[in-house]
Amino acid sequence: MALGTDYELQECALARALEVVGERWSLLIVRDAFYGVQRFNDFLAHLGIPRAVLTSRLNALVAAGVLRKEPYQRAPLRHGYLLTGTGLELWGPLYQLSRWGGRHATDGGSYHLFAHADCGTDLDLVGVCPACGGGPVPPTAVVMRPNPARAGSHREDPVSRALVRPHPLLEPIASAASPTG
Amino acid sequence: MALGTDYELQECALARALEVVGERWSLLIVRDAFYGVQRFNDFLAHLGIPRAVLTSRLNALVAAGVLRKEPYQRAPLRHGYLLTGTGLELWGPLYQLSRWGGRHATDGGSYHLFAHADCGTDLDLVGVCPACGGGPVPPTAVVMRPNPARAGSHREDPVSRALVRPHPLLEPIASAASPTG
DNA sequence: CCCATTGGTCTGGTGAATGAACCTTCATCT
DNA sequence: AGATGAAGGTTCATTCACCAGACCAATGGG
Repeated sequence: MALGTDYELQECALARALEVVGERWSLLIVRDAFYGVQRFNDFLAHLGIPRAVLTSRLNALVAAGVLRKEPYQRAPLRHGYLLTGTGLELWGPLYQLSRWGGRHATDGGSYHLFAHADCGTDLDLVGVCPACGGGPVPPTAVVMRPNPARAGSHREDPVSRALVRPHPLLEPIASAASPTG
Repeated sequence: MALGTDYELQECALARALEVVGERWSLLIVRDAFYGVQRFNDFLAHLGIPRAVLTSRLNALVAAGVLRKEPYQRAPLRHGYLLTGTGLELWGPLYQLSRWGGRHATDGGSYHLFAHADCGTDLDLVGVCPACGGGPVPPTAVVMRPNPARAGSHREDPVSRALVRPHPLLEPIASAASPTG
């Protein structure tokens, strides 16, 4: 990572992880990727991040093996950014940190709720389905929806508009999805 | 948080969490607090962080309710920084992110291993004791030790020296512990 | 009195984040 | 053909946070 963004001295796996996803915006980009955001302009509009920073972060995440570039059209060549296997394994930490934020850093609780797609039951604190048991539910089997206890989103970007209704994680969203309006 | 360190637009609990623990060094400070580091100078030496930044981060974490100041002597008044209940609940996300780093961002695997104090069994990926089952093991019942598959630490600060042997999480470390040499 | 310990604050320099403007490729409209 | 617009960037000046190191304050010990 660039100067000032690493933790050389730290002999600790957490420091290594933060060198990959600990920079400003990085984890929010990964979160959006779980939401199904794939295209540069969708990340841009949904995150409100400077273009140059988004370019830099996406390249870094690709270099780190968290995201990969996947062409979705040629002429002109365009590609989306998708989670790799390594990236998908960030679901656990990301979900838990989100839940922590909902409990302790948010007025009015979480903005979104996450349920097991197979049975519709909301996940517990560590991402396990209380009805089905077993290990943590993989992100491919999770459906997110807005928390009805909160007022709806006031935002007008394509991603925010798509997320007002239930949405399976990793399913392509916004520009990449059907352009119904 | 200071200008440029928040994510106002994001209607997302993860963004709220990152406004609290997403700045550079913040999560490493919390990690050290789990290790039992309590004193300013111990954080300073173990993290290799600029003093002004450490002051700023500790104050922010206290203001956010993640840490609290606890006097340990008067004349001159001195206090340590301890995890609050809110801070203790960061154990889950922190442990999972650390495990992810050990698997995907570290050559040679994790630097430390974490076991259930009651039975000595290493925790699984989500922080549950495979032998005892049930929910995630609380940090008060976790013992950390260096990973024997790795060369020992080359560092000479008091915290690093203390962590070469098994150590229960949250037990005061370094200057605050017995000054045995 | 001088010095060490602890926990800071202050200052100047540097690199990163920011917002806005600009660029390139190609498809489509007229 | 030329204008227009979408997608995905790059370049630039400014601002801000991070950094290292010097300095400061309260107290206790030799």
